[in-house]
Amino acid sequence: MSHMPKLPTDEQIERVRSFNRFYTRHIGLLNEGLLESAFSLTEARVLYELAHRGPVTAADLGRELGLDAGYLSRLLKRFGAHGLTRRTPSKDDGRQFLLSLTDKGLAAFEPLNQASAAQVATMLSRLSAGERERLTQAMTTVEHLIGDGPRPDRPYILRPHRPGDIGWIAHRQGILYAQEYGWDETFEALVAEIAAAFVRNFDPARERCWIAERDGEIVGSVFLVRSSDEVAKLRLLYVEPSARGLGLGGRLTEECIAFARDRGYRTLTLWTNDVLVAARRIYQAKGFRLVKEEQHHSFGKDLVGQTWDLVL
Amino acid sequence: MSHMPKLPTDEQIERVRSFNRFYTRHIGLLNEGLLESAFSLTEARVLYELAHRGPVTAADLGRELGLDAGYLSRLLKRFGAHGLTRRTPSKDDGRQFLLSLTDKGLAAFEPLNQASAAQVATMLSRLSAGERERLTQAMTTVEHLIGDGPRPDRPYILRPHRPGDIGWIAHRQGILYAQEYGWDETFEALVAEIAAAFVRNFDPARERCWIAERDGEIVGSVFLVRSSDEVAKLRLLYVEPSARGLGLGGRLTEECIAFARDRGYRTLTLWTNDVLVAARRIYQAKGFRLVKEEQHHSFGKDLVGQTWDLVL
DNA sequence: GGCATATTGTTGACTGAGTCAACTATTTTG
DNA sequence: CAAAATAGTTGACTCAGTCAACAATATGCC
Repeated sequence: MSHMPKLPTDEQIERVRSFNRFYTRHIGLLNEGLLESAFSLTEARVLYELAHRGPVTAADLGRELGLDAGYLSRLLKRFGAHGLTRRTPSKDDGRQFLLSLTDKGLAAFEPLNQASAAQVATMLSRLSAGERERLTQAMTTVEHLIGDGPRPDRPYILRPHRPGDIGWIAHRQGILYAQEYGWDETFEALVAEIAAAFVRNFDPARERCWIAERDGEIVGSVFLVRSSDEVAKLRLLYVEPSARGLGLGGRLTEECIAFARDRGYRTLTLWTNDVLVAARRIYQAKGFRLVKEEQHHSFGKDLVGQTWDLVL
Repeated sequence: MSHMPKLPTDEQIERVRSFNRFYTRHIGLLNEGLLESAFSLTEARVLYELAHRGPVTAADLGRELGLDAGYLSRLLKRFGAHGLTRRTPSKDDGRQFLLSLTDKGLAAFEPLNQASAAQVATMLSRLSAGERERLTQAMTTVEHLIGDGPRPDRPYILRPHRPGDIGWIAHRQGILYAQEYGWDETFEALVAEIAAAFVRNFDPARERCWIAERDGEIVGSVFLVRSSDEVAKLRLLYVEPSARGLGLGGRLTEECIAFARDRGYRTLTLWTNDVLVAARRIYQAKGFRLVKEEQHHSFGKDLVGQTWDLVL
């Protein structure tokens, strides 16, 4: 199984281009909706940024919105002349001015903002609740994947499980391990069984699931299940590739340890495979000790299973 | 459980607007990439349409791309003067002209087309294979949900299962039945178990799964499993709301019946619940007979389970 | 058939949006 | 401290699109 990134297929490229054409057109339609307002699309974008990002310099604004400095300069002069914006010289840098909206500017922006929100609301109201959920989810995914990596200002949150989660987790782990390690679909089946058993026998007092979510997108999860009164088991730890490097795996493991301690378990145990190097590092760092290893043939591969224990 | 569509939440509206801002910026960046070419973005869009949609009238072109008729007229005149396009009077309508690219026009378009594809390929090559898959998938979802309904020229295809499918099916059914009927997460667990058992014990000679896919998006599925040498069982039939009304449910059922007959089963049986009216209609239409009903409490609801049989 | 109305495509006059290069004032870097 | 980079401004320009008016043709309706 190669880890080399393969070239994008022509079909994928065509799919993305088709989407670009589609959305170019869609944005064109959105702009028409704002036509009756006193502001152009670009002016509206500038007002939006000023309203939401507080004092910024003109250069930042231009970079953020991809605008020409000269064009922006004139636009801002116009805003200033109409009393919509205020500029205060920067203390740090004698060349810069900090821009912000005046009350009048805010008042001018508000109807625009409302109209834009109303327009989006109209579009959304044609969809069912579930479709809306999928739409925003899909948009988030596109934004994450196209945008330049996870921006620091979007932290993940941990929440308990709800309908749809366990299927999603099986789906993602099934695809992920098939891609990264060439495991076959029986691995996905195993994940589905474990997660289903968790839901079916769920004992809230002694068990828990943590779903890590970033911008509505699931980026990781872990399950803690009761094995006996004394022993708890950590299962199905996983972190999305897009969220790796944030310490999320460690965080999820810590949550499990803290919960297990709190509920009076004496041992926390887990089963993993030696090929999962990143996971092993996390367990070691949190104090787990390798207690057993055995060869097995699963998921279409010869693997070495490992049991790790932590005395609480 | 209400079926009334609820209003979109502020959070959803904000998510969509944020995506619109993001993609406006993204498209702006794409355009800059084409700056060195001899054509503007609009010209490139027109060329693209001409190259891919064959002969069209100017009015159609304008509608498709959202362009002003006057502007388009001049643009086309320019193309004609440079020998890029050909216009032949329409036979049906004396006012219209059919536009198409000349060889020279095609030759002029090709490098543009290549550059655009290369630009997208560069962006995609930064992603892993799985991320690319998710990206195109998410774009498809956005396009379906925002676009005006499923266009007739995008048929579904049926394919066998592969890694990621059974988790996805549990995920979607879990969410769908929670929304539509208020069933709790134990239903999703049941789906996951059934699908997992299918994968684990899969006998290709006597069992099969059909996944209906449209533009790379799963829109329905069904499983046929061996119950005994004589009896096959149809399980987990489901159709996405966005694909309802295409007769997909009926088609999937027919596939099961045909396969069961072919493999020498004598009876095809299935279990469902009386609240699932749409499914019942399909089973009745295909000749299934209700053979048993029983009350049960599952998925957090009081339900009436039904067993339907079809003699093959 | 005939008239009102709509549609296709064209043109002139115009504006809005953005580009480009040159410039000053300031800050950063080697 | 000199050279290079950055923030912001301005003049001259182009490109993209709008608007209104118009001729030619097509469609609906009595």
